[in-house]
Amino acid sequence: MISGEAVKMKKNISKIKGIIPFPDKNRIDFKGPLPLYRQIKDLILEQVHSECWDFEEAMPSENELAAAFSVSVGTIKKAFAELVHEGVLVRRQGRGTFIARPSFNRSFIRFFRFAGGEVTENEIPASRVINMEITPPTEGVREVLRLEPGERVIYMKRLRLLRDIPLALEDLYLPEKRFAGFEKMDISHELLYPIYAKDFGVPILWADEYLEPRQANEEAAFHLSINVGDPIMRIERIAHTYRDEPVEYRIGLGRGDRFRYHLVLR
Amino acid sequence: MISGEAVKMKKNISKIKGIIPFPDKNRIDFKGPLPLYRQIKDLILEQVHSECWDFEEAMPSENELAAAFSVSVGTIKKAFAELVHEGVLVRRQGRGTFIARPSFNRSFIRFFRFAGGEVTENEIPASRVINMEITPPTEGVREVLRLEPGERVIYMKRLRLLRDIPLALEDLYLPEKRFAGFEKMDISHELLYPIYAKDFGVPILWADEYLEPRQANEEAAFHLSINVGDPIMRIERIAHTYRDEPVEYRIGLGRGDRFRYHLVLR
DNA sequence: CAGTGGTCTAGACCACAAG
DNA sequence: TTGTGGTCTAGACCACTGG
Repeated sequence: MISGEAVKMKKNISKIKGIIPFPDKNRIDFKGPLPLYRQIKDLILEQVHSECWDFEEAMPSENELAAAFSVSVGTIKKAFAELVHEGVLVRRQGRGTFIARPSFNRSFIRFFRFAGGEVTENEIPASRVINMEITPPTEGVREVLRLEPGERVIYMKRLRLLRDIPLALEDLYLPEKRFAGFEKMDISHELLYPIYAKDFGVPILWADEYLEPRQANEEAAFHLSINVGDPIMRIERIAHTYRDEPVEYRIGLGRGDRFRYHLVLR
Repeated sequence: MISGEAVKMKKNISKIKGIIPFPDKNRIDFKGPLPLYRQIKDLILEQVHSECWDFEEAMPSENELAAAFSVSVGTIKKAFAELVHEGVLVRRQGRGTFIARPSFNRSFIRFFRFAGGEVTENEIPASRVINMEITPPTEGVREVLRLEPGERVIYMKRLRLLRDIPLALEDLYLPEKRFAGFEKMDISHELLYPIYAKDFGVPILWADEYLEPRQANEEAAFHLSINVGDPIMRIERIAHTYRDEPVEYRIGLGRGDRFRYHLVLR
C-alpha cells in the first residue's frame, strides 16, 4: 500500500515522544493585566502547535503544572477547559489530559446523494488517478499554497467514483516540500487526509471551500459520463494545517445530478 | 413601512418583561448522578427556550441564584460559562448576565461576488416582489414546515437585486399562523430575519441549506436576465426558531456567473 | 493501590458599571 | 458606594483508570 520510499519518509518525521515538556515557568507575568489562566493557555497552545506532536500525546497532570507554574489547580483547570472547548485537548477521567486528534470529518462523500435521494455515509469512494506529476506551479497555485520561488508541486488529476459511478473530477496540488514521495503511493482506495496526517505529519485542521455552479466542458463531460453543458458543481478547496498554513489545493467538478451540498448555518 | 395590521400583530406577542423568574429550586436533585451545574444549566436553558424572551433580558445575579439553589457561586459560574459558550447567554462585567441576541449573521448578500471578484459586504440587496398570496401548501411545503391539515401558508416570489442587477429569484413560504399580516408589509428594502424577530417574535436561530447546480429554466432566465440553460445555483433553505421548529422555507435560484458560495469547514 | 480528572465549596481580591 | 461579573486560591470529596 505504501512504497518503500514513502515508508522512509514517514520515519523522517520528527515527532516528540513521551510527555510534553513543561512550558517555561519564567514567562508567566503575575502582575500584568492578562489573567494567569490565559497566559498558561497560550503557552500550552504555542507548544502544541509549534511541533508535530503525536495525537494522544500526554500532557503533564494538573497538579504537576500547578506546581510548576506556582498557581492553583483551579487555574490550570480553567486553562485546560478552554483548550478542550477549542478542540485542542481531550481530558479523560482517571487517565490524563491528551492532545486531541485533529478531526476533520467532512468526507467528500457526504455531499453526494444518489438517485433515490438517500445520502450515502460510510462508503469509501474509489479514486482513479488520471495523471500524476511533479511540476512547477502556475502563478495561481503558487499564490494559494504560498510557495517560494522555485518550489514545485505534486499535481494529481483523479476521478472519484462510488459504486463505479463517476461523481467528480478533481485537480489536486500539494507542495513537493511537505509531501515528497506522495506521488509513488497508491491512493486509489484511501482517503487523503488520514494519509497526510499519518505518513507526512500534516494534519488538516480546517479548509476554505468555494462553490460555483458551472456547465461541463468536454473533459469533464467525458470523465463524468455526462453531456457537454450539463450542470456541474465546481468546488474549490484550500486546506490548512497548523499555523493556518495552506497545504492542499483542490478543484473538484461534481456531477450536478448527483450532487447535493448540505450545510447547517448557525 | 409597517401596516396597521402588522403593528397590531406585534403587540399581541407575549414577551415577558423584567427579570427572568428563578427556576424551580425543588427540581434540583442533590444526590443524583447528574452534576448540579448541569441540572441548573438545563433548567435555565429550558426557561430561555420555552418563551419568547426579549433579547438582552437580565438574568438573576450569580449570588441570587446561588442562594436560591443553595449551591456555591462557583457552581452557578460554571453553569453560566457553558451557556455563554453555547451562545445562549452574554455576561457583562459590572452589569449582569443577559440573554444573548440570537445572531444569525449569514446575510444572503455575502455569498455573491461581482464581476471584478470583489465580495460585497454591508450592502442591502433590494427585493422586487413578483407574487404574494395566501394559499394552501403543496404536500412538500406542508411536510417541510410541519403544518397541520388545513393550515395555509404565505407564499412570496421575489427577485433580489444588488445595484439594480438581478441576482436571485426566490420562492418563500411562511406559515400563516405565525406570520399573519406579513403579506401586507413592504419588505422591498428590508432584510427578512430582523422583521421576523422584531415584528413577529420569531428569531431565526439556525438553518439547513442545500445547494445544487442547475440550469436556468425560462422563468429564471427571464427574471435573471440570462439565457435558458445558463448555470444557476439552486439554494434550498429551511430556517428554524426555538425548539428547532421550522418556520421558513425558501428556494432560491442564483445567477451562476455572479454566485460564489464560500464556507469554512472545521 | 496511587494518581488522574470531575465536582463543589467558601472564601478573597479585583475591575467595571451605574446611580 | 453598591452590586455585578472576572480571577484566583486552597482545600474537600468523588469516580474512574491502571498497575
